[in-house]
Amino acid sequence: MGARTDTRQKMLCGAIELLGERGAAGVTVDAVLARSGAPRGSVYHHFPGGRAEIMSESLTLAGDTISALITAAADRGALGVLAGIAEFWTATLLASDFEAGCPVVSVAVGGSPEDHHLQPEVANILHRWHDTLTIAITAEGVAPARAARLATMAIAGVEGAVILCRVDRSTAPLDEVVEELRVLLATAVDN
Amino acid sequence: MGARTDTRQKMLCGAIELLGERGAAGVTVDAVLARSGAPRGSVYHHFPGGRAEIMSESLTLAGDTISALITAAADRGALGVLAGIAEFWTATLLASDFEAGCPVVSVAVGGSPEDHHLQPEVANILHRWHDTLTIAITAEGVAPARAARLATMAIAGVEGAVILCRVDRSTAPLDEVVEELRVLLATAVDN
DNA sequence: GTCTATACGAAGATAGAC
DNA sequence: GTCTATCTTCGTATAGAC
Repeated sequence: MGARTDTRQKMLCGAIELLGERGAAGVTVDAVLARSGAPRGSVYHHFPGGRAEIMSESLTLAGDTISALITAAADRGALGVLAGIAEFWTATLLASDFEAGCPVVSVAVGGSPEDHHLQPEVANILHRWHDTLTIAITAEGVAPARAARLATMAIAGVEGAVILCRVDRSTAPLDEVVEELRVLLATAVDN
Repeated sequence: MGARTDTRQKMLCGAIELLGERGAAGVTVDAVLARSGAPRGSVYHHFPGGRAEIMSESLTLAGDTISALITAAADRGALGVLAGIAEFWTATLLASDFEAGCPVVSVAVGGSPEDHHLQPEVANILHRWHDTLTIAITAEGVAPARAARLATMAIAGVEGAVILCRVDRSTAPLDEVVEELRVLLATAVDN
């Protein structure tokens, strides 16, 4: 599997940006081209499956990117993962002037009929995040069942907070949620 | 200010359902008609502003409905509100076979250009929920600043959990999040 | 690999008959 | 109040030139 062309990568990155900013419905072929600056003729050359293939590959790439982030931060323990995710979203929200949201959530929420085939991959991605987080929390000495619940709480809280941040055009909701998650995690570790 | 016609109400309810199930982009005029069984000719009769007016009114109605739910449950204290919200979403998710999500979140996430004018109303709705929750938590003896943070955590957690429930086709994520929110609230009240 | 041109369908909106 | 065209725009996809 040789290196993929630059154009292809640019298109996928553009698609991920659009996914976060405008939701699944906002990822039109034209928008991807405009965003990435890729030439028209490249679409069906690089993605024979058309829009469906662009959606599927960009979703996978987005999921892998954040999975890598979580896994890398796991070295610093459960609190490290939390800090890592918070840093990532704070930077992403600020850099986009609060236009960007989570691309995976966008697909999960915008359940249009033509993007329905992406649901299994969304579930896959979220389960991977959950598993990694659960392991990190368990390593702190929390019982597995409780750790799994805390992992669910953390993912739901952070994803919900990112939505609130966009609406408020402020990183405050994320800061507050992370702070409360830290408190919750601390009490769980002490037991 | 007389009573509004049945057709108008049916269309708005259909629009709210579509908003939760397919996101903002899924609320097309045709889909609203099909869902509500309303006649074609009714669209611009009841909603001179066309789709934009349907979106705006259905969003407001959805926000008010959930606001009323929260306010009503506030009599039972902060835990009562949490229980009330949990019951509502559990019932909604099950009744829709996990197709329905939060209509307000759908608008917040699916930021298409043509629905951009709805952002202020989304912020309004979420702030109303937040204020009501903050008051309920403060009434339990929690300091105002902490109560506001807990309210943010609760809204973010529940909205995030609803997304996870849809993806997993299970109410388990919501149950887990509500359980952890209860724990968090309990420790906050004790201090 | 990239371009233009075009076919096809879906969606919003309007006009005019009933 | 409701219906049937019809117009326009947009989005996906394909064909064929360069």
